[in-house]
Amino acid sequence: KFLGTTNRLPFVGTFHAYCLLLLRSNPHLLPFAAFSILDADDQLSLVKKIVKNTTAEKQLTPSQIMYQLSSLKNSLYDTEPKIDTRNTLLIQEIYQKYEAEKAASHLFDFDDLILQVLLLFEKDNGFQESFQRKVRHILVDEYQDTSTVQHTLLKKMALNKEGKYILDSVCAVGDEDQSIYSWRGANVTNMLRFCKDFAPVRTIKLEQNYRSVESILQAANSLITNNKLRNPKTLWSTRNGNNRILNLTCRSGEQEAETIALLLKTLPSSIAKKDVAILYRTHFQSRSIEEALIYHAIPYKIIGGIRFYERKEIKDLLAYLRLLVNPHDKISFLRVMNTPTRGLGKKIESQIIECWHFNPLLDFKQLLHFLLTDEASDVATAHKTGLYKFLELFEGIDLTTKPSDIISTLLERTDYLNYLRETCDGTEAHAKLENIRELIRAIHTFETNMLTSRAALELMGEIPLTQDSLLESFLHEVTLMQEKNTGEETQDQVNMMTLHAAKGLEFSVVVITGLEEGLLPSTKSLNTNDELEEERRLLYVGITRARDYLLLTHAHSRNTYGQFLDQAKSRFMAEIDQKLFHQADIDARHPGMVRDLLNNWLGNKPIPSTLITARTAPKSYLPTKNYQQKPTDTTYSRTKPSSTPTIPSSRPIYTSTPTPSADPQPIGPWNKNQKVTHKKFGMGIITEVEKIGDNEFYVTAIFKLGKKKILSNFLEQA
DNA sequence: GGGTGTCGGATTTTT
DNA sequence: TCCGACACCC
Repeated sequence: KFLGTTNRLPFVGTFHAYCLLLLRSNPHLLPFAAFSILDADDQLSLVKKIVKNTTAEKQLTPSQIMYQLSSLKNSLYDTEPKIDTRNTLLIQEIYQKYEAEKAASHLFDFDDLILQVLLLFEKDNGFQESFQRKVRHILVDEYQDTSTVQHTLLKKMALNKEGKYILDSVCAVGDEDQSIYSWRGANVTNMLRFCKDFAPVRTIKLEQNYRSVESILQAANSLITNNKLRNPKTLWSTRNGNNRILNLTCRSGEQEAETIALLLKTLPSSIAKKDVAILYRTHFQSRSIEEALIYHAIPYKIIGGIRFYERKEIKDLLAYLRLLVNPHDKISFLRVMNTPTRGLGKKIESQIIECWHFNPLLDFKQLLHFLLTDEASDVATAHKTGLYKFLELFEGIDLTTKPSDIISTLLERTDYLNYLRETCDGTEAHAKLENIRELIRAIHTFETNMLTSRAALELMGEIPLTQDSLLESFLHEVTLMQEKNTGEETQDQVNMMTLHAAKGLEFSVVVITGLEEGLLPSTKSLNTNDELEEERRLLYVGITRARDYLLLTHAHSRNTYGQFLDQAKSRFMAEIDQKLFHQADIDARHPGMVRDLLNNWLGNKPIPSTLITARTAPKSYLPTKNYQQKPTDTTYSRTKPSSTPTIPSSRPIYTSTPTPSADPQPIGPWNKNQKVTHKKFGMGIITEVEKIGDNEFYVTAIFKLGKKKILSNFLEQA
């Protein structure tokens, strides 16, 4: 309604993305017009460099320092700054150096994107007035996860110099029970401060939930009432449904993964795989699940994880591009100076760093020319050759060159692909080459789309068209890019992600894994009650993602750091109203029985008590060290819940006799269930072996891409 | 300067 | 268990 018939499209994006846009459209107001963005990886290496040979080196890890630097920065606008007296002086000192280094290299980190815009508003240059002339409505979603700096920024955007509210509307949507980002500076009290700072504010409580079935909401409600620091609120829904929550106790992480795969195979046809999410607390938990899904040839999609631009080979190439845009960028220069190797090692590196320290205003080309021509600086002849080689890479390339031409020229001149082939083994090099191809594709797509998106930018009206070169725009975009868009949306894939990444999404079926002490709640959260409550909220977020079915799993023991550790059931399981869910210990259950259990659950049929009550494990099913799960497809016929006649709950519905998993019969050097690797397909698991000659076999194995029948010559034992 | 071997930390969560 | 950092040697 606010938009009316206007053709001016609103900006939609994160605080960071919007601030970046504002910075890019006002380069004349910045300390340096061309800047690059420091990502987490660069930040870490910068901190490492600063901390080197100081007292801080042994006291704190670089990531601890990073965390403290960020908190320090984000607390600049706190009304009551929290002071960590232990390291304040030390951290302050590192902070100064860190900021100085960044400024010298013309770099902004993520926090700077917001802070720099805040500075624009604070400087009395008419920036605020012109902003408020153009932007009249602001809506912020997930307000509970905004930081103090972001809240302050919103005030600058919505209030005039006298602190008077001046826009047409400011709206914030938030749920304190879903605040899960306090560790990166989010401040729930912003919700209250919003009401105070923009008073009078009209508050609308939204307690009716249109997503989940009532019993799932009740489970979420019963859990979250255990948090003390909240305003009571009770979600309700008109959607009914019983027997929607199941809690399974598994023997191991492997059985947990296997059970999830079974669930996906048991899914009624009315539920698509893409409407199922597997959630976990930390990324490392995804590995065992992935293996099971690969084994059962179930397509999946991991959301989050290692981002595309964080890969080494991509970062290397981007660093070359960044040097072109921002020749002051020391981090990028040092990254690529000797990548691929050109005889420029530690010695010359320290010479360069020192020289740069005394000539901070020079960019990398000027600096190298200075070093090469200056009589006083004694540069070894071999180094001179290397430096000339390095400088030659950039000859004839500038910001007017098309990005796609730049990247192909650089790839050719650096011989980067051969460097990869020489330094990595086959499969690794292949994957990296694929990534580079993807990068090239991305640059091409970007180039062709740029005109369109620039036009869209213009339509937004309030942002003057940036004068950035194509390359500059691409690099800025790529750093904030959420993840690689594979473009394979057509495939019906299961979603896998961390609980954090699940916020704001919804699925018909949600599986939350690893409900164990130390995992959820995480060991690192057990120090304070605040942190524990955040873990509880995290589970609350996970539960409320589910529309129809919720499966909660945990394992008796889990492989951590290559060791099997006993795991206790999460305390949160005891906090959920026990009437709302079924609980079953499947430790000793054969996959067939688990399948039947899941089948009944999803089919909304009563689960036979024989399946629910825990019982002593028969000897043959007791966990053994080398336990290998057999594929169950061949042993059990699948029963679709919809087509199966109702079976009286008094007797077990499984008819086939469980076969204890025996060791597979060895067939030559290749055996069933054996792990193998293939140059192209990666890791796989053998399902069938066929002898065709004395030393030749046809091997059928399941890879990430699916089942393949391959001559054994192309395989290696993993 | 670059290759090889040893040791110790890693697993919160993300813009 | 696996990977990166660092030390040592050629």
